[in-house]
Order: sequence, then structure tokens, then C-alpha cells
Amino acid sequence: MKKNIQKAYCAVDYAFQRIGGKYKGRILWVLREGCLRYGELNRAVVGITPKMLTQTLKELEADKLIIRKVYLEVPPKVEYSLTDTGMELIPFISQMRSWGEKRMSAS
Amino acid sequence: MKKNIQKAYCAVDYAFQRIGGKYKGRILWVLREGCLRYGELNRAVVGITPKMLTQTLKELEADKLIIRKVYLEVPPKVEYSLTDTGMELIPFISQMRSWGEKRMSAS
DNA sequence: CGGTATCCGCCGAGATACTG
DNA sequence: CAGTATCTCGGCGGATACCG
Repeated sequence: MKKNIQKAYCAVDYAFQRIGGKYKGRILWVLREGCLRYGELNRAVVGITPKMLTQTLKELEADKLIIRKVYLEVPPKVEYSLTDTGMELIPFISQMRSWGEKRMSAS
Repeated sequence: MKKNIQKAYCAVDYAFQRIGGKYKGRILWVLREGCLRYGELNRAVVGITPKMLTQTLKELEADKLIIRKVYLEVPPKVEYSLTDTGMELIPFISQMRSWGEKRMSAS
């Protein structure tokens, strides 16, 4: 029922809405080698505030790119990790980083 | 050094600031097979307004991802095409589209 | 044809403080 | 430790009209 041409272009939009923004790419990237706790993410993603971290994590979780695992302990412990879908994006982000690094040093 | 660590993460930022936004990816994508005129772009990128088209084209040109070529004719003629740097991004955008299409049909 | 010029709403993001 | 709660602001993007 959808117009094929529009759908084709919207796929770019769709993808960028999910990994665009200021922190999504960086969060996915630091999670590439395994799960991290909230506080660890807060330190790994330099400059992010708790508000933006929580907000971004919720969006990534809603898009099924990361998994939020809560341990019912005291003190509280929450771990975040990539889903299979999220891992599919790592090669792409890796290439973007390479491109960005090359461009940054060139200019 | 701290500088290196920050630079590493910022490369993701750097790249996304250049191809993020609502239309940059789509404009680069439609230019992948050759140059297009302003009016052609306006029709190819469905839904974009002249204001956003002009604004986005200027940003892409400033980042040296596209080239703006003006023909001194009447009526006026302006053609936009990818630079080598811009062409380097096409494989990434292609991957993004594939990923986006897969995800869109999955959900 | 290939743009500008306004006006404006929305929301991503920062700063700061507080909580179970 | 792992988050909320407000307040604020810039700017992205939409709508519309006009120009050389």
C-alpha cells in the first residue's frame, strides 16, 4: 500500500532517527565489547548528563538496539548490552568513525 | 592522553553531524549517480521545502561533500554533484538504507 | 529557474537539584 | 547506584510569500 519510491527514501530517515542524535552512536559504540553499567556508561560517554543518558538509553531500548537488565540487589545494579540488531550497526559505526577521523585530521 | 580518547569518541559525532539531520543522507543518496539541478533535487527529495533544500545544500557544500556548479546562462542553471569525500559516504548510506528497510519490514 | 525572507512551533540538549 | 524533576534555550524544520 505504500509508495515504493517514498519508502525507499524513508529507509535512510528511519535508520538515522535510530542511531542519529548526539549520543546514540557513541553509546552503541562503547557497548560493542560487552555490557556496561549505568555509571560506567556515564563515564565512558564523556560529557553526557544523567538526563540525556537515561533518555537516550530508553530510546535505544524501545528500538530494540540495547537490552536493559536489572539486578534486584542492594545497591542497585543495571547493565546495558547490545541486541543482535544493535550489533549489526557496529560495523557501520566503525566505518563512520574511520571516515570521521580521516576527515578531522585532514581539515 | 585525554585528548586522544575524546577525539576517538568525537569522530562518531563529527561524522553524524555531517550526514545527520533530516535530509543530508537523502540528498547525498540521490546524487550518487550523477549531478542534479536544484529543481530536480526539489522533486527527488520528496517533501523538502526550498528553504531546507538551500540550507542543507549549503551545509553539505561547506563540508565539502558536494560541489555547486553555476552556469552563467539565462535561464539560470545550477548543478550539484558529489565530491570524492561525499562519494566515500555512499556505501555507508547504502548500508543504512538496507538496515532501515529490513527493520521497517520487520516491525 | 533558483533561490530569499519571515514567522513560528517543537524538541533535543544543557544546567542544576533532588530521590528510592 | 541509578536514576527523576524542572527550567531554559538554540536551532532544526515547517508554512508561506516574495525576488533577480
